[in-house]
Amino acid sequence: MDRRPTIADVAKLAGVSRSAVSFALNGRPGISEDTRERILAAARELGWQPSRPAQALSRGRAGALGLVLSREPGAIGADAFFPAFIAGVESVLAERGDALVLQVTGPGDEEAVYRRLASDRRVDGVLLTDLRVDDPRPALTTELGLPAVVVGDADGAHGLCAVSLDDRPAFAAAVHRLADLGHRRIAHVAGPQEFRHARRRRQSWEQAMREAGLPPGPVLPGGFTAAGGASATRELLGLGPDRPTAVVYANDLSATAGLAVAQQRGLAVPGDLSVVGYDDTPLAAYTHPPLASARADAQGWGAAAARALDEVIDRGRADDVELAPAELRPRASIGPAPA
Amino acid sequence: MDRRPTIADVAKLAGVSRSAVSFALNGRPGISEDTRERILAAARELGWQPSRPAQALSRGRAGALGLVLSREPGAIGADAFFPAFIAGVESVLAERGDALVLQVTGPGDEEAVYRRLASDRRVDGVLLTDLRVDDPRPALTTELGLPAVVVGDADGAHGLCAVSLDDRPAFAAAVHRLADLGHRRIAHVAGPQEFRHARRRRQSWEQAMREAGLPPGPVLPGGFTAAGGASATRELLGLGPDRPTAVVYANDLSATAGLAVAQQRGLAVPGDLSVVGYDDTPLAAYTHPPLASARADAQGWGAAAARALDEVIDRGRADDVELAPAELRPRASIGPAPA
DNA sequence: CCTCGGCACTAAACCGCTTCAGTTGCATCC
DNA sequence: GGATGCAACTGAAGCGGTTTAGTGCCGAGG
Repeated sequence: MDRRPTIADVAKLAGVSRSAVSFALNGRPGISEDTRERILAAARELGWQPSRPAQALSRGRAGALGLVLSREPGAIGADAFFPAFIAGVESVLAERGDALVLQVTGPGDEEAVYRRLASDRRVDGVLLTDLRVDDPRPALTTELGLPAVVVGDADGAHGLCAVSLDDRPAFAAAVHRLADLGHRRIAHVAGPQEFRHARRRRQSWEQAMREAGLPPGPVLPGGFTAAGGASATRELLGLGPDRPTAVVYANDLSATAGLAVAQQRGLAVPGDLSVVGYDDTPLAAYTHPPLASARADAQGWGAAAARALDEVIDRGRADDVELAPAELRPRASIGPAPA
Repeated sequence: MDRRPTIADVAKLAGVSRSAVSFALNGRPGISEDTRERILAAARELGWQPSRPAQALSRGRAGALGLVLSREPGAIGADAFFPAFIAGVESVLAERGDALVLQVTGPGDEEAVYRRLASDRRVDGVLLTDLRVDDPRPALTTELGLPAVVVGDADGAHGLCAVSLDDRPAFAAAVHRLADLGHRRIAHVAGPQEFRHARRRRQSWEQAMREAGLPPGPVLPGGFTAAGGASATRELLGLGPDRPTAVVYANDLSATAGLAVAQQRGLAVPGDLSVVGYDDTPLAAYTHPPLASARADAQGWGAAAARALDEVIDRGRADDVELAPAELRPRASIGPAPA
């Protein structure tokens, strides 16, 4: 008995037909309560679970969602967002025993990956993250008839359902707080501007600056990386007497690196320079000084995205979802502007 | 024409039987070069790809590997290892168009997840990571007939193929370097000792201490977390005049938090305290001071594990793999012992 | 008493691919 | 010139489920 049990074994053991087993398993009517229990008992006894490939084939439904990560292999570990996001997706899928299929790819063959995913029938839909400006993927998935949901705001979603989370309140809170503390020159170290979320964070910062009646300070590219954050900070600190007294970074990684650069230069944080990150990584509360940051519920985001995608798959469409906005976690890296 | 093309459509277009298409696709003999090309052209024209569920069903092979992450949802983002590891796994799978199926679960229902995975037929094998002491999973997968590979050393692998990476050289290098710099009291902030890799890192540190002729200093639990690293460090620094002059942490997260605690106390790093991490996270080179750490090739590890698991699936077994050991990246957080 | 409807269940087709056992046509060999 | 062999292909069964179209039985209604 090397072979795993099939539905036929269960049927034989329970003394019914294969279809009866299928009906019982899927809670269909037309099976008496007695029989249903006998069948389920038989299944339990044999340790039988329906074969997913077989189910997928006959139902025309893979029972899996796809997530394509297209990043440089090196940068892949830098992001605390994805693990939490994925955990959220899983929390929804796990209920139904569905799975998440992950594909990691370079930016180059992204399109091919989606095409394969679409004709492969391995997933029922995909989550689109890290949307870029002029991202071809929304149109592509539509063309391919592959259900998709955009993780991020509706701009550029091309009519797809978008599950978004507003980061403006967090940037507004940070900038206003800094303004209240007397800062007038507040810089931004931005993420790669080909990404919509990076661009949006930058815009959120700009808008907050305008609201606070401050001239938008210098914006430097930080690439979401530690190296980028460090070199942007070096440049900012080299600006002379008019250098910014506060920097709002696009993420914690570049912010933490910036923090270190400032300290390496002998500057006190927040005495000489205030610093704000974004993401509220596990480390943020434990840097020296603790890094003010913004907390977005990545896990909730994943769960919401998975639910939305489910709905798109089932009903063809779903309403956009707006999650609770990111919240500023003020910490000691923010202080009064230097005199 | 809403329906996606099937092998029958390709066969019709190419004017051959369905089996011919299958043969051509899978590079089997018995199809002339001409016909093969005609078939492939037809497939290309229709944009046809074989349905994975159908292939899986008839081949009895899912064409997917499973990875179960059982972590607290909160801790999930803290680890830079997994994203890189997963990228490595993918690099192997992508060649064949195979996929990685991810399951995230709490430690509680781990066993159920593996049981389901085994009878589900959704994956052909699983990668076992984060092995614990007395981990039930190796025995469980063996019992279930689910091919598996242990990511980590062979201890506790229960006869399964293990893909390991020696961290001893890195700890030895760190401790010896510290010893050479005059440090005599070197502490260790350990990871959760129920994990074999955490335990092993601790042992590596101990062994290195013995080799250096030093009495193993205090060992405190750091839980691989920032909070744990911070509180362990606070405790170490409270030990009075005999407090350690150097701390070797089990990972970068706790080390970075420890660094911050020391600085918060007004201690200079490395002037008053030397600090070493492990993992060489993207941030390590950009902290203040840059954090000495040990670099393990997580991506290569993932790739090797995937290849080993493939072999186990195909041939029933595979030889253990020993990867290039982790290497110390000495950085400015290490310095001469205080006078 | 006969028919009718509905419940509980079965038989068989079907999902899309792989694969094994043939079948055909053609060159080869004695 | 008939057996032999081989390359190139076809037909049909099978993978393990789901689903549709029945079938048999029983109680109710006229």
